[in-house]
Amino acid sequence: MLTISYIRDNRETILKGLKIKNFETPELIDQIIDMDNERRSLQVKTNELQAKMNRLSKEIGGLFKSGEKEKANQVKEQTSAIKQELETLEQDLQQANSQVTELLVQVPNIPHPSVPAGKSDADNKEIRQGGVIPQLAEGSMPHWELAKKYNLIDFELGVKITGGGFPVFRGQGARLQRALISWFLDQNIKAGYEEILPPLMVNEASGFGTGQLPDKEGQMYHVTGNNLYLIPTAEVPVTNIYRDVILNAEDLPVKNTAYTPCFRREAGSYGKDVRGLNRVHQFDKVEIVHIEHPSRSYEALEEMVSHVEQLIIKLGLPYRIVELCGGDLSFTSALTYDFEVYSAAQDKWLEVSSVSNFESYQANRLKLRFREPGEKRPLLAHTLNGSSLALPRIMAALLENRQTPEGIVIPEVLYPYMGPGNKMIS
RNA sequence: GGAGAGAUGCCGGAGUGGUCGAACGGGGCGGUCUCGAAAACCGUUGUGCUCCUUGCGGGCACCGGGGGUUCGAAUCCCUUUCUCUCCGCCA
Repeated sequence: MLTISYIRDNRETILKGLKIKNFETPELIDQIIDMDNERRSLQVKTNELQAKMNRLSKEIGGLFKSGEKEKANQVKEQTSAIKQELETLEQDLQQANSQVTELLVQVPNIPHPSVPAGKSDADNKEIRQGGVIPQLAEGSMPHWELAKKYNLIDFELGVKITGGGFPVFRGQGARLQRALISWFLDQNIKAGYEEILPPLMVNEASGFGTGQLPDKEGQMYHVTGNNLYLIPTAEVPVTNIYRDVILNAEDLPVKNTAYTPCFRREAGSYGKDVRGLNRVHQFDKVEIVHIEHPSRSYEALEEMVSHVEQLIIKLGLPYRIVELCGGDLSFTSALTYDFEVYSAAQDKWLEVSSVSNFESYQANRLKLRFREPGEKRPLLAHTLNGSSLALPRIMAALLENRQTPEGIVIPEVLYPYMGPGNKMIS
């Protein structure tokens, strides 16, 4: 969330930014500012009274010590009225505080100045394209048919043991999945990321820290018996490692990568797009997370973009990178680049990665800060993350684009992970 | 699952009702000494909110979380989470 002091000092900038994001409720901002003014005046009153109370208590203590019991009791009598007044004041203050936060979490992040205005993904700005769209031979199939033909993924079996959207990978399909995960991780480690294998369930505080709670509660699977949530992305547990942490400036940047399964309820998604691997409830993903100095976070974003781009290039997939317009930008992001790969048999661009700079929006929720030499107080760090990469659609595109009448041709970079003699699935 | 113990500052660890925001030790930072370093010595060392006369200024809050008792709580009571030990179960 945005800091209250930033809102107080930058009302106009914020309203302008929110407009780009199609978040047109200036009343909310003014409501926050009003509420905060009230909160502060309550705080002043409360603090003054508390100070008075502290003085009296000290006085009573001193009187008792020196044996002046009667005098002490006299002072004591004064306190009861103050105490009552304090009680209501403290309650009001507490309420004001939680009201301010309640409003504050409703305000999305402010887009970076470069973010184009727009309503939907149709208004996103294409940055560049790469790779070659393959010409498929006669009789080529979409990935769900290929998966069946070569016994790589069994969607019906997943329905039996769990439900729709929980595919079962098997044989060379499972092997290819594992190969991709290992290769992604190895590439990330080579690029300086520390590998993390985090818990797959998180508590409420973590869900709040990265912004899934309270707004997107319905997107996560909730384990009610223990009040835990299945992670929708590794971003949640990994970023929360740094919740309530004050780093030293020389610790920055922090670069973490993690492979995890991801669980998403995808409530409200029906229809054509859910076919095969296009949208599932459980999927594998390798994630990269940066914690950066504010002055460097946009360089880091570019760095992450070219890293992810290299992965896609090495897999030989046709791709494009788009900068999300204001309307398509997520609640917490200031700037996001989406990566899409072209899946030839479906004749469709599939999103496989989303790389975002959250600036200090998450960090403020997380209380993730760093000590800047010469600064009296710790400053909020910037957080960024991206997929490198989301497996299902990569798998879909690989199967579809690399199919031949003889079988599916494995990308060369995966040979070492596929075992000897496995240059093709047939 | 049963029984018990505990949670204090960057770390260790004291503190069982009144100058305790917190002893002591370690670490960090600054300094003295030194050609330099070590040692020794001296000083300093949390976070948040807030006010104004924006000052090496003041107030308030914070000793796992929440609530209570009291003029006054790190200290007493309740509750919750977590950690540790023993027993049971178990990959």
